Amino acid sequence: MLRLYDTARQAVQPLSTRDEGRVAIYVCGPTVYEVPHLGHGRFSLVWDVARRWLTFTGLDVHYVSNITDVDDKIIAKAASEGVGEADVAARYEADWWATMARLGVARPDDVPHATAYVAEMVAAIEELLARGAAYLAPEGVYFDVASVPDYGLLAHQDLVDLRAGARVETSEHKRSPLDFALWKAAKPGEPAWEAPFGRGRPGWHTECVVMSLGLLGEGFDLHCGGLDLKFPHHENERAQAEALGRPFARHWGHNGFVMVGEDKMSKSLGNFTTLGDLLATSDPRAYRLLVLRSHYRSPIEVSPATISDAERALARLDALARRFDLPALAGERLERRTDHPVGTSASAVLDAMALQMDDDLDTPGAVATLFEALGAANAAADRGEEDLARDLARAVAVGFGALGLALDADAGEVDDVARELAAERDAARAQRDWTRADQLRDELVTRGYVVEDGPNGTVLRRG
RNA sequence: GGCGGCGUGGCCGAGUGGUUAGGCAGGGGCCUGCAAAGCCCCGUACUCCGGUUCGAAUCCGGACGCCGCCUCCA
Repeated sequence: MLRLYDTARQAVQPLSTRDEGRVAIYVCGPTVYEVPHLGHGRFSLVWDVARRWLTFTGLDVHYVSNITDVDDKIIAKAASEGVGEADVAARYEADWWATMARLGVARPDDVPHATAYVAEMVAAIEELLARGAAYLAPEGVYFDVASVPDYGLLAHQDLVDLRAGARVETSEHKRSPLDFALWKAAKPGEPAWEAPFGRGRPGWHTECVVMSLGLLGEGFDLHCGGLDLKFPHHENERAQAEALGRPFARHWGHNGFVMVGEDKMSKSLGNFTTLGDLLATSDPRAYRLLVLRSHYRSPIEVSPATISDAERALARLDALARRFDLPALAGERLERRTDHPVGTSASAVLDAMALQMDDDLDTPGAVATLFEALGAANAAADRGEEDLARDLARAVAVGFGALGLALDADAGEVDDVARELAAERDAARAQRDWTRADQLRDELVTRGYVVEDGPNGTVLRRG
């Protein structure tokens, strides 16, 4: 069973689930007003890996991640472009899924959209008002944080300390600077819905409570997202559920930031790299491998150097895949261990990997284990122990498949001219005409091929 | 001010009170006509200062440096 660091308890804890054999996970998704950057890629990859791992170990995972399609930023973007909010949201949501697909992030089981849950949100806000946990103000409805005794549970701070550092712009109508908007009264030209407490639109923190409880039910297992959502977003979700008297997430997970030099990558600092820019110049698997090679709670730095480092490591994996003709696992399909019967050596590798993964998702350890198996597979093959080699190689493919990283045995398109040149080279080599053979090799390299000598002569692949 | 975290060999990046993380790069060797791929060997690192201990990079205390959260943010 997976043991995972829980933000609320500040300790690694067994992920005890509400229902035997099943795991219900909610991951806070993007607000679709811009193209995604590396930080979005990280949280998507981290929790995609968690989902895959739980599935691999035999659990039935219900994975939900939302799209926030109504928000100040979407409204501002639409206004600046002179288009509708729905157009902006639709465009960036399409970009989001296209990018996720390239990263190999599997589609969630459910993708709730905020605009489709407004009625449920209105009902929740009414209930909060009725329970005295919210109050009306000219600019909308606020949540009264003082109504929740343990407000600050995730931040590990009480109201006094939180207030001491508060930088939030305060409204004269707020009872506390920490009170947050559940409902924002309609302004001219902005999207708005009817509600008993006035026309307007929902606040961000209300969406996720309503949608997570709506799709996963009370007391669902794991709620996760980037570390910057811990406070106030997740705290505020929790507070609302608490005030509604509805059991919320049993477990909280937060991933670390992507760093740029010494700073967190963020929109406000303007130091972000978009995923599109990264994927235009690198193998999409390189970012996944980079993410896997550091612990999910640690900060990571993504640079041309670390990306190319990962690409070279991928080349070794792909070489193994070609040598043993290994299948490309992962992608949209989530692998289960039971679907991949292997021999005793591979089993031992996967068992070792499981111990590491179950220990708070120790992906760096798991990757190290799989690379050791890679070396052992090649060594066994070099010694002529084919069965052992094949079994170990299979462990590598299955192990990385469980992490969502597909090996690529494809040599790429080899055209007829290249095939001809390779045949000529083999003929020259047979005649020990090394000068001619090397000329032909140079020619193939110039044409963009990697040339290797296999047991049956020249082996080509696209470089 | 409060809270959370970090400081590891050329680079990235794990981990454990005493024994090889792993990857990339580099050096040597095997293989090869030469390469490539693959295999074998090699670095003996853990911010600093105290303390605990037979023994600490790993535990405790302190110092220094750095990051994040307490508006929006993955």
